[in-house]
Parts: sequence; C-alpha cells; structure tokens
Amino acid sequence: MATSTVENYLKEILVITLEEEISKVPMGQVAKVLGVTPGTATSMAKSLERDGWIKYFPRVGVSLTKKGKKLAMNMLRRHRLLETFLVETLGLDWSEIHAEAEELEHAISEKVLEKLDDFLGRPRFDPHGDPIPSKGGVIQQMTSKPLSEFPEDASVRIESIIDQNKEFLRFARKSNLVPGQLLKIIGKEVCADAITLKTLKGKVVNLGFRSAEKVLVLPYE
Amino acid sequence: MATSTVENYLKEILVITLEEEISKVPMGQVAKVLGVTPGTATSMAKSLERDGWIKYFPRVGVSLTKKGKKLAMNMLRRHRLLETFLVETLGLDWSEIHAEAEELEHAISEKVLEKLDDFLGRPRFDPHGDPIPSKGGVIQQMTSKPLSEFPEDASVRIESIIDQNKEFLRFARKSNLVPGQLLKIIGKEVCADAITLKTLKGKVVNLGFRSAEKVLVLPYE
DNA sequence: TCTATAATTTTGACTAATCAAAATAAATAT
DNA sequence: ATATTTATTTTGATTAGTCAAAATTATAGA
Ligand SMILES: [Mn+2]
Ligand SMILES: [Mn+2]
Ligand SMILES: [Mn+2]
Ligand SMILES: [Mn+2]
Repeated sequence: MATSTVENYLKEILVITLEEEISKVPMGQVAKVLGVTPGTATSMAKSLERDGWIKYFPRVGVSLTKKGKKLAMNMLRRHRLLETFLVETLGLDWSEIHAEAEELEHAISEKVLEKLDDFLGRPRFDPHGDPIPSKGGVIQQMTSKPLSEFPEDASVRIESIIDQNKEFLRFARKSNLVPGQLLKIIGKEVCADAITLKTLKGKVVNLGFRSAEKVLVLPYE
Repeated sequence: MATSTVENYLKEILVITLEEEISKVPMGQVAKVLGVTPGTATSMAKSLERDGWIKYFPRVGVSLTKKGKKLAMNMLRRHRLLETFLVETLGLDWSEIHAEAEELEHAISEKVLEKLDDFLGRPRFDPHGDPIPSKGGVIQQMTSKPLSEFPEDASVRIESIIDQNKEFLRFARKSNLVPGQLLKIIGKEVCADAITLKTLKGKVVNLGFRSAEKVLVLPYE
C-alpha cells in the first residue's frame, strides 16, 4: 500500500503533466510543488521507481507508469470529490477546501468515496471548475486555455481556476472570477504585464499575467 | 503537532482508563490495543513522556497528563462524530465505521469537525451508544454496567456496545442487540460461561461472558 | 525461600522521509 | 571555447516508528 507521501508525489506529478502537457516533469518542479528540497525529490524519485510508480530519467525528469497514473487519477478523484463535499454539504469557502482535501484524500476509503459520490449526485466538476476523474480513472480533457493567451476585446467564459492559493481564491470570489462567469478583455498591456477585464455586470478587474495564467477560459459567442 | 501515531496511543489509553476505571494502564495492554510489540509500546511511552503527553511509571504503566487527556478527548470526539456521520449521512453499516473513523479522525480539521457537528444536529451518542465528548472535552459519565454483572431474571436496557469487532457487531445487529433494546436475562450459567437473553419480541440470544462484558446496560423497571 | 512463569525493558537493527551542504553536470553567456 | 550560473545528484546525518530477541524484574507456586 502506498503511503500518503507517495500518493502526494504521484498526484502532483499527474497534475503537472495534465496542466503543462509535458511527459517528463523535472525534479526541480517536483521539489517545488511538494515543498521539499531537490535532494529529497531525487531520492524519492528513486524509491518511486523501485516500487514501479514512475520512470525516472536522471537529469531529465520523471513520468508516471500505468500503475502510477492509475493511483494518481484516483487521488485526484478523491481530492476533487472531497472539495465538492466540503463546499456543497458543509458550506466551507472555496479558498480553504484545498488544504482540507489534501489531508482527507489519504484517509477516505474507496467505499466511503463512492457513497460520497452518490450522496453528492455524482458531480463532474469540483468547486474550482476542475473536472473530477471517473471511478475508472478517465478525466475530461480540458479544452480551455489560460486567459493570458487571449487578445484584447475577446469575450470568454471562465471554466476553472487552477491556482489553489487561498488569498488568490478569496480575491477571485470577491471579483466574481468564478467558473461560469462571462468576461470581456477590455485591456491588455503586454509590456506592463497586465490584463483588464469587465464582467457582464460591468465590474472591472485588473490581473497580472501570472494570475491570468491560472484562469482557464473558453471563447464565448 | 502530534502525529497520528501519538493521537492513537493517547486515545486508546484514554478509552482504557474510562472503560476500566484505572489510573495507570500497563504497557502490555497498551501494546495489545495498538497492535504493536511490548518493546515498541515501552519506547513510545518514553517519547510520549518526553513530550509531556503522559506520565510513565516503569514496570507499572502510563497515565495521561492534562495536556494528553485534552488531546485524547478531542480524538474521541472526532472518532465518534465521524462514526455518526458515516452511519447517519452516508448509510454505512455500524460494523464497518470504526475502521473508517480510525483513519479519518487524524485527517479532519477542527473547522470541518465543527461544521460536521452542526450538520448532524450535535448528536450526543455515536451509533454504538457511546457518548460523544463535547467540544470542551467533557464526556458524559456512563452509569451503565456490563451485562455480565447482572443476575438471572434481571430486566435491562442496552446503553452501548463497546466492542468494535466487525463480526461481533454484525451478529449483534442481527440479534437485535442494539442501544435502546430491552432485554430480560432468562438464564445465567456461571460455570458454563453463558448468558441467555430474551428481547421484548421474544427473540432468544445466547452470549458468552466475554461478549456479555462488552454490552453495557442499565436496569429497567 | 527458592523457582518457574509472566510482564516489561533493553539492545540492535531496519525503513520511510526528510535536510544541509558538497559534488557534479548541463545550460547560458561572454 | 571558456567561464559562470543553474539544476540535479550525492553524501552524511536525523527523527519517528517499528520488530525480534535477549536481558531483567516482578509475581506466584511449591
Ligand atoms: Mn495530500
Ligand atoms: Mn479543486
Ligand atoms: Mn486512528
Ligand atoms: Mn463507536
């Protein structure tokens, strides 16, 4: 059985490969998302490989094996279903649920997970707009793209917020930057690293590029 | 912050002191309930004492400090509230919830715990009939006694089942040995280690003394 | 009181996970 | 093509938690 450390490593490796569409995740990035030193990430890479979860390419990066991907998908399902439960049933704010789910995902059994899924009515997206993998480990391919890639005057709809940072999520909620929201890009200053948006109700919001990369949208109309 | 191992040790030490009304729990018993070797229990006792959770009396046993008791009570609250949630909300069977709660109790935050308590309507007893400690760490003193201590012909009401064994709980449910059930002791053979019961509906059940010790009852009428 | 038995503690070893700091390799800039 | 910077790996050490088996102490029996 995988320890929760192993589960975290695999899940984060999966999330990076999904978000960045790369096949090998460099060790530095692994170390960063897991909050450990690079040496620790390297030594974990070796034991994850020894146990058949990943393939480790020294000085290049790591990729999930079939077995590793299966577990990672299951962890992502757990994480996102739990986030949904915490918002829908217990009424927590979407800015705090990530940290909670980060712990609960390792403690919940498969049986409780499926009961929870039933109880929630088999939701397909979590509160941040991210797709919830099916029981079989299939995840809906996201066709949305970062807001930062769209030109001035584009009309878009927010699909998801992929930043889990508490402060950013609180700001986003306050600014109506939530999944489903329709926006128009009314300003884009590449040299100033800034994007200006207008919501349907006329509210104006300014975002830096770094933040705009974390808001995934689809063109609208 | 206490690790989940520490939380388990403290909680089990508390449960034994509550159930057996003793002040020092011998190491052998600690080892047994935690499923570790006696040497492991001894070495844990030393580190629990070093960190101020317990007092360790070599060759005698351990007792909780104020700090240790506070944490242990909180763990018991978590455990029993989670068990209640699993039965009431998700519909799991009472024979499987103990193992589930054993993991979840370490992963749930104080905030989620209190939301859950609200959601459940602040229950005072768990599905096995055991009292749920309050947020402040107060637990209702149980006045009930083991069924095995009552004489033939006594009429009693089941208050709680303190055995967490899956098979026993399934048997108990099937035999109507659940909290609230009224029983009459229609036979007691001390030399044969057996007790015979009749439920209100006339159902007859045989229990060994070992099992009858795990059914806590109050005299009725 | 001596002895056999039971309970407890000690010793030595192991795994998982981590860090700090030194060593090495790769990428970039001059 | 070198030198500098950056990324990665190695090395040596630490902590928590565990076991097996030997050593010790306490308990109970005769
Ligand atoms: Mn996690
Ligand atoms: Mn999410
Ligand atoms: Mn536990
Ligand atoms: Mn219970």
